[in-house]
Amino acid sequence: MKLSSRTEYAVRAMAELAEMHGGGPISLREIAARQDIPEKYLEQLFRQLRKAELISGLRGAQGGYSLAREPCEITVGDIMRAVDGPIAVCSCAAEGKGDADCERKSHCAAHPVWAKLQDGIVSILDSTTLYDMLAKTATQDMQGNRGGGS
Amino acid sequence: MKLSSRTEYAVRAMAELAEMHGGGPISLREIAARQDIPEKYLEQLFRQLRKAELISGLRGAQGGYSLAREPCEITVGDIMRAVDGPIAVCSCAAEGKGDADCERKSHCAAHPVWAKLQDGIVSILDSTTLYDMLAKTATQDMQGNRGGGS
DNA sequence: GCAATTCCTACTGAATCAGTATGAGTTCCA
DNA sequence: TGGAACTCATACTGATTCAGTAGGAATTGC
Ligand code: FES
Ligand code: FES
Repeated sequence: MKLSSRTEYAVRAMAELAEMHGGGPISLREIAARQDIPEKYLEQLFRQLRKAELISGLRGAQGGYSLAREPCEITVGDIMRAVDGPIAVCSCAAEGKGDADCERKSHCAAHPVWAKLQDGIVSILDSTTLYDMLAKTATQDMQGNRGGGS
Repeated sequence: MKLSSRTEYAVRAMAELAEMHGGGPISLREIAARQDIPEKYLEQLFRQLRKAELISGLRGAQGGYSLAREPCEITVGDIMRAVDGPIAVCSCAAEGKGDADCERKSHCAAHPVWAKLQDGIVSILDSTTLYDMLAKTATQDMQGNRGGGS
C-alpha cells in the first residue's frame, strides 16, 4: 500500500513543469536538479510520460520538455498510470478488468472492501489536477499544522 | 499502490474466523484449507494478529484460534497494521509521524495530494469492520455482475 | 561542426516479499 | 502415560521487483 518512487518523482517533476508552463521548454537536467531526482532515472520516467502524451519533448540545444496539455487537464492519476501502469489495489480489484478476475470473487468477503478502496483511491487521483496542486501550495495555510503535541 | 499478500490473506482468514465466531476455536489448518492459503505462511500472520490482540490462540489438541473481540470491533485497518505495520502511502505522509517527516514537505506541491490519499485510504480501512464485510457478502446482489462480455 | 539536449536499450545491485523448514512447548484423549 | 493434534517461535531461501546506472544513437541550435 505504498506509492512507488516512480510516481513520487514523476508527480513532483510534473508539478515543476506545470509551474513553468507557458514559457519555453525546460531541460530535464534543470528539473532533476531542482527536485533532487537522479537525472537518468527521471529521463526514463519522462519517456513514459511522453508516450502517454502528457508532455512533449523538444530535442537539440535549447530543447527540453513542456506539458502537452493544460495543467488543469492533467490528473495525478494520469501521471501515475503513465509511469506505473494501471492502478490496482490487488489483482482481484484492478481497473479495466471486465470479467477474468479472481474466481473466488463471487463469494469472497474481502472483495467489496478492495473494490471500495480501489474506487476511493482512483477517484482521489483522478480528481486532482496539476492546477489544483499548484493552487493548494500557494494557499499554504491549511497545511500549516505544526507544533508537536506532547 | 498495492496490497501485500499478507494483508489479503490476513483479511480473508479473519473473515473466515468471524463467520465462525461464537463456536469453539478453529484450527489454522482448517482456515488455510478453506481459503487456500499456505499453512505455514498463515501461521506467521496469525502470530502477528495474536500479538496485536485481534485473535487468541488455544494450544493443544482441539485447540485453534478465535477472535479476541467482536467482529464489529475489528476493522480492516487493524488487521492490516497488525501484519504490515503502519499504513503509509509514502514516507512523506505516514500515520503517526508528528513532525520529523520530509524536509521538503513545506514547499512540496505533491504533499497535499499524498496526505489526502493517505487520509482517504485510512478512513475507508478504519471504517470497515469484519461485521460489515460479512453483512455485505450476505446481500450479494450488488456484486452479482456475471455474464461475460462479447 | 560542435555542444546541448532528447531518445532508447540494457544492465546491475539491493531490497523486499512470499513461502519453507525445523523444532519446541502445550493440551486433550485414549 | 504416551502420543496425536495443535499453537508458538525463529531462521532461512529463492524469486521478483525496484531504484538507479551505463552507454550510446539521433536531433537541433548556434
Ligand atoms: S480472493 Fe479474489 S476476490 Fe477475494
Ligand atoms: S517530497 Fe516529501 S513532501 Fe513532497
